Amino acid sequence: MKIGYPCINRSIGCTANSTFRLASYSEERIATVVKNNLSCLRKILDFNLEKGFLFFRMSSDIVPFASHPVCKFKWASVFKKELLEMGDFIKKNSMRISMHPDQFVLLNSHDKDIVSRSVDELKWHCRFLDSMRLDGSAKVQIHVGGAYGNKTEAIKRFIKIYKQLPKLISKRLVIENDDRLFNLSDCLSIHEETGIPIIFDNFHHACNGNGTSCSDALKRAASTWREKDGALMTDYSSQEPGERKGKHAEHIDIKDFSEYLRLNSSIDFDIMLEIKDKEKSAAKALAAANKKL
DNA sequence: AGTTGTCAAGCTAGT
DNA sequence: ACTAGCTTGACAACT
Repeated sequence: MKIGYPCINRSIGCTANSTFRLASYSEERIATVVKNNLSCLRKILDFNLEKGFLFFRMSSDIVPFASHPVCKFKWASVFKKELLEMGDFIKKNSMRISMHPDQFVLLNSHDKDIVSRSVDELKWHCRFLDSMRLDGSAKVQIHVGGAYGNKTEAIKRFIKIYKQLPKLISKRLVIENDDRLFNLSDCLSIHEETGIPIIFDNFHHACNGNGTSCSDALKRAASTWREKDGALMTDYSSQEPGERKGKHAEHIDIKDFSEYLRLNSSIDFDIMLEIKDKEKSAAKALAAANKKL
């Protein structure tokens, strides 16, 4: 089991997701920003190795505007050496990597331009992971998309587009159960048709799982991951006490987390902690997990 | 130096 | 009709 946190490290004093305004785009600007982002990413991975966090989500802002028409910057060739070195480090230390393109990626949109932009966005994410020579266990996660008033049709469109995706994307793409629209059973029906692995989010399942058990859901999600996909990836978060339903917690509740581990100890899975205080909660979670072993 | 409105992209649900 | 929220943070223009 590998444990980690997404995108941002609050301890080491640099960010790997620095960006800028589109209006101030220039080749010089993007070259500088990507260089700094990669250098910080490397520092974060060093930090993570030292602390034992072997799972990390790389920010989509690491190459700002990567899929925007304005961007002609050849990041993969300019930073080839750095990227390969990063990949070697990741592989040598058996780290797990994921990326999570944002809400604008909608493969099931009615609008073909939105679909086309979404595919472009997925492409660069996959190329980024390819540039580090990471295998198919490094994943790019998205949600199914919008419902557009008819979930059945929305699911059909997702399946249709998925089947047309290039191998570059399909070997990395996974779908996550969301908290309002497409729950685990929707994702499973897409999996049936496509073979796409399902990343399991316990909090979304609690919000939108028809009251079905978390452990059973986790097992079903795990069954969608093939050997080449690696272990089941999961997102873990919990409700911020006293706040709106669905709001992520600021700090991990280690008692709940330990219980979650105990209930699911029969499955091997990796955990991305979507908790606002990032590596602080990850350290507590890792300590709890190590105590179990 | 500190404050704050705004940032490429879209959808849903709640007001 | 409008906007918070989504992995949210941080850029950049303004005091």
